[in-house]
Amino acid sequence: MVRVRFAPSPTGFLHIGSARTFIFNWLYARHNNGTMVLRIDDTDVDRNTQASRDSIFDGLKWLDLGWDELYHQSDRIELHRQVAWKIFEKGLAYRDFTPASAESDTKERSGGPWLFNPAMRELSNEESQRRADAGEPFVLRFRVPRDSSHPVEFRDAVYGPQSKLPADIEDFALLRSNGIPTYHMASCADDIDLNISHIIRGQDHLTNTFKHVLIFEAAGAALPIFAHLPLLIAPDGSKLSKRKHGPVVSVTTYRDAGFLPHAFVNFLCLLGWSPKDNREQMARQELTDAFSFEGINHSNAVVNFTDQDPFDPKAVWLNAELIRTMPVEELAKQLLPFVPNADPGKILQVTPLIQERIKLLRDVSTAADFFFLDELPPYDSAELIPQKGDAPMALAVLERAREVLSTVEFKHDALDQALRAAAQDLKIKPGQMFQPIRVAVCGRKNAPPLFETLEVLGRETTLKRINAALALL
RNA sequence: GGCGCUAUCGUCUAACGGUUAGGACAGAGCCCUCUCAAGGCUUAAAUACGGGUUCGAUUCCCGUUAGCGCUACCA
Repeated sequence: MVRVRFAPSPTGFLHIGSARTFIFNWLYARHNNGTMVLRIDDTDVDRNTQASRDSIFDGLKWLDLGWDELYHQSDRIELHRQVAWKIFEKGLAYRDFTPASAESDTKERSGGPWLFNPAMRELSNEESQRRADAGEPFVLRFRVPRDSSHPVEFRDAVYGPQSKLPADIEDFALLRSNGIPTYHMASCADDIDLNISHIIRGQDHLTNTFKHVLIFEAAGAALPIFAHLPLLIAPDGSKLSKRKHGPVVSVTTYRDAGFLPHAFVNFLCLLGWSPKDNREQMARQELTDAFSFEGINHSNAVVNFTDQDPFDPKAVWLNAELIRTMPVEELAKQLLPFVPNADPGKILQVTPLIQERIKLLRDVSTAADFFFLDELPPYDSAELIPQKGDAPMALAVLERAREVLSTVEFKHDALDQALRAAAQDLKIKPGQMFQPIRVAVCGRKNAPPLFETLEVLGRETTLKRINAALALL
């Protein structure tokens, strides 16, 4: 039975790297008909915030993938303590009474890493108990074997066999002096208790895993499968951080810019994983079917953003493709929040005209603004002058257009015929006829096709705007 | 410093010893066209470096270099 977990700590907003870890866990669970556990790792009480909790849930809900079980680590501290003390009773952990303030001095490294404080590690049971009874604070440390040259080993499902000498692992803490379990302790105790079968997480935990293997073994638990994921990094090779890279690393930034959840999911899947058959645009089910650890590669992936553009071009392309291929009604619905105060019926009319012209949902506000405005914002009257034409030509075109458009039926074919005929009368090219009209009604040169646009705008608005344009000439 | 992981076009990636090193995005050009898009076609662009092993290395081994991670009573 496959049971995976995603275990964010609520100390910041939902990071896109975390989102990817969540997605890969989800895909693995669904691929194997397993269970997806969401566990909030909130043992660091000082750093947790409600805002962060909200950000994580908002982000995960937006991804629209869901989860099967939810736990809060802070509810389970007693369990973690029990496991820690069980390890202590086996003699595999000891009390370290070194005050936190004195530690930095002791740990001054001279060449190698700090491993342990011999005085504390070798403290007799009686002495240890006596000082604890006297109320002296201590941290509980794991007693990493020092008499053995056998490496700690595990097989990573992505990176293959891993091993590390005990001599390179320090006596890490299990319980802090305030009695709260450390991340390593809480995480392992929960993974054991929740019967997690596969731990899929960022590669930043790869070397931590040796400690976890030690804890699992000390607790007498079977090892889960570990699968580590390459990290997401910035174009300069540094790791993504809020301080350095700003909102580009937050899931909500993508949501607010008008990414479709699935486009975002699809994009993230392509960073560090490949179906190996050249597919890129993949539906949720295709991703689920194709997902495997074999497809995960070993090197970090760059999220290709710049100062000018916060979004990776491939993410934008994926989003644009999805927008283009989705049903008009569905797109219109998605567009709703990006056109405040607009009539939904109007949006539905406009949607087909902009469907293949927008890349992000928010683009609707610039691509279709003139449909929703009562009055056009000011534009340069020079724009009204057609290619290879002059002001008198623009004037003639608009005057003629006013005439034609006051009687013609406002339907695509009729408009097409009437306006082309008018161009012929004026002995100008169709394009020269259309451009002044387009600028007059849209307020700019680049816009959706003219006849469809006029049809949506209607006779009244069209004539009003042509008159306004005429006044400019 | 120690330990670990990694290294193919600008970016994401494919090629599990033999390919003209493939695809995608972004870029350039052309076509289509009422503008903008969309679409079609074409094009430029990579195996970090040095040693091995092998008839033959992108691929296996070693070294160098570079990047990243861990080295907390953070997660």
